[in-house]
Amino acid sequence: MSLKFGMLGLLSKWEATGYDIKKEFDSFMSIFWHTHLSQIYPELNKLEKENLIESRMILQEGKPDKKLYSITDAGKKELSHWLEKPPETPNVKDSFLMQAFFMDNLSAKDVLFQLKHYQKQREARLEKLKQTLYEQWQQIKEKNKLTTRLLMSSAVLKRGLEQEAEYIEWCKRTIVLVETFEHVWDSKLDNDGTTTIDEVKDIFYEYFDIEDEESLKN
Amino acid sequence: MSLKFGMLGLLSKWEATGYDIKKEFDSFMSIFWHTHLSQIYPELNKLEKENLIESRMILQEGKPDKKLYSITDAGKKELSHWLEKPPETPNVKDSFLMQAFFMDNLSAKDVLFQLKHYQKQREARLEKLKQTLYEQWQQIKEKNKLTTRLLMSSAVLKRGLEQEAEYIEWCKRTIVLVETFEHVWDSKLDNDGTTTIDEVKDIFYEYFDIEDEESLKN
DNA sequence: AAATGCATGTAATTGGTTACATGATTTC
DNA sequence: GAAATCATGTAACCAATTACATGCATTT
Repeated sequence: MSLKFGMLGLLSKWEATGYDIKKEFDSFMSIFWHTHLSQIYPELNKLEKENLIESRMILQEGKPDKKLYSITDAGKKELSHWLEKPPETPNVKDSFLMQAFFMDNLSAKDVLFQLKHYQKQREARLEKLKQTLYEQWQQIKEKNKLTTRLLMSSAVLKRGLEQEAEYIEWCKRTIVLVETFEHVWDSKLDNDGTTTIDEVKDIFYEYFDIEDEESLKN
Repeated sequence: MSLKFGMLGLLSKWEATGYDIKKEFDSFMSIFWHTHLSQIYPELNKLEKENLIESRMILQEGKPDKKLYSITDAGKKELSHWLEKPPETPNVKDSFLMQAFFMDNLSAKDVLFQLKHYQKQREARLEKLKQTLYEQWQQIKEKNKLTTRLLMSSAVLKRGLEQEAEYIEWCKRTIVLVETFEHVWDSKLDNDGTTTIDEVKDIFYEYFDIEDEESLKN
């Protein structure tokens, strides 16, 4: 359902082609959604049939002709209605965390490799977003005005930046945690892969940012 | 693809029924995945046909009979292979952030309502996870040993707790941000919904945690 | 010569959600 | 008396991914 409103939302700001829409999803909107051209084009046709958007052909030279879409009044109404609806309960899907959850099946070496690999991927994402923040700020300065549009998109960008930064920090801390236990980890077969808590309590409390036993209860 | 490995992963620890698996997805694993019984049962049949899992019937009194599944050697191999594969590039889907991105179409009052509503949902999730952390800790203490299993699941739990806490903080800060501009927001029609940057630079820098212009460039 | 960008699509398949169907037992 | 728990499934539908298909212009 969200793709529909993502597209209507974009078309409520600018006229765009399917190709343009895809580029937005690949840049700024990658913070919260992703999609494929093969999903966008049929969806555009569907929305046009429902009279939520309309299109006109733009003939071009040297480039293929294109279909410019714009939102209709019915489309604007549909979008507003969605924006006013209570937000859906978040249903997370994070395949890396699922992998991590079962990584006790791997050697410490392999776990560290996976964590470092993933950290790099997140760092690449963060760099891309920082670039976007810089461009966003140039835009605000250039226009010398702050619109509600720029305010909300900045807030979303902030969330994206934060999320990446914190995931990276978690990777770093978890790498340290696994390294701390590396010697015990791989002697799994010898001692059943276990360590008594007295040995590890402090490390664990630090990792979890826990001060005392009592603070856990609420 | 992840559901398959989530199920294989679970069955690599314990024998379980489809119903048991669903309960895991609804509790701890809700940090990173969600699914439905109507997806689990066909998937179990598929995995059994592929000889990755096998089942035996348990006849019960007072309760319906059940099918207990366990992983096969082929299943364990398949799981290990997946765990060793380089993690997929994260493809986020966050319908609330999409909504937020287009909320300049709403009144400040409505935006605040949505942010507060969502904050509460995240707070509820956080409470549930804190409860899980407490239970997890009791488990470690009871057994008086830390297994690699408990180490990795704790790390994932930590990521879940963090993520919720930080989303809540973002909601709070964004509520303050919108409140700061509430008077300008709703006079949209009068002054085109704009404010010059000189008026807002400090507020923005604080929100973004930016010290100076230069630090933006990298 | 090969890859990328521009531009639009279809087809096949897999993944995910909602609704439907059953039925005993236990808890509120 | 109603709702929740235990337990397993099917059917219909919608969403998403991957592969296929075309073709010119520009960049590497």
